[in-house]
Amino acid sequence: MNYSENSKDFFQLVYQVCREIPYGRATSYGTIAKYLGSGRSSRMVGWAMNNAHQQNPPVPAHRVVNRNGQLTGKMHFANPMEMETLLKMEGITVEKDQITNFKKVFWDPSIELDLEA
DNA sequence: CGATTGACACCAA
DNA sequence: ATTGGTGCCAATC
Repeated sequence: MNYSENSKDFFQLVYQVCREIPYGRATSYGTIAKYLGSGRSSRMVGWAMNNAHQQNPPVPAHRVVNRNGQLTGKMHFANPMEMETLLKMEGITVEKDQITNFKKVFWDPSIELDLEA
């Protein structure tokens, strides 16, 4: 598929960025929103995630958390506990639904995302 | 078309 | 530091 269809939908853009999140990393809604140029439209990112489950390929929404590194959307997963499990499985420390080493696993698309020049 | 919602973020008290 | 309220943008009812 043409990845150049970035002007398709705001959602698709969010999904793509989420899929680009490397293993063992996580980012926040605001960061993604900002990367997309929306800045404070962090809510839209979460809104987009609502459909993430019906996207194909599926979006690793478990790597997307709020600015606090808190798993706010884990309840939206088929199995809430799966979100924590996935994060822990990737080496991310999760305690009380919050990423303790969020600062370490934090991933910034505008920095580490290589869009193949 | 108008009002409400939403997996957030930021500012003020 | 913690809690509460407001702001943003788009989608859904």
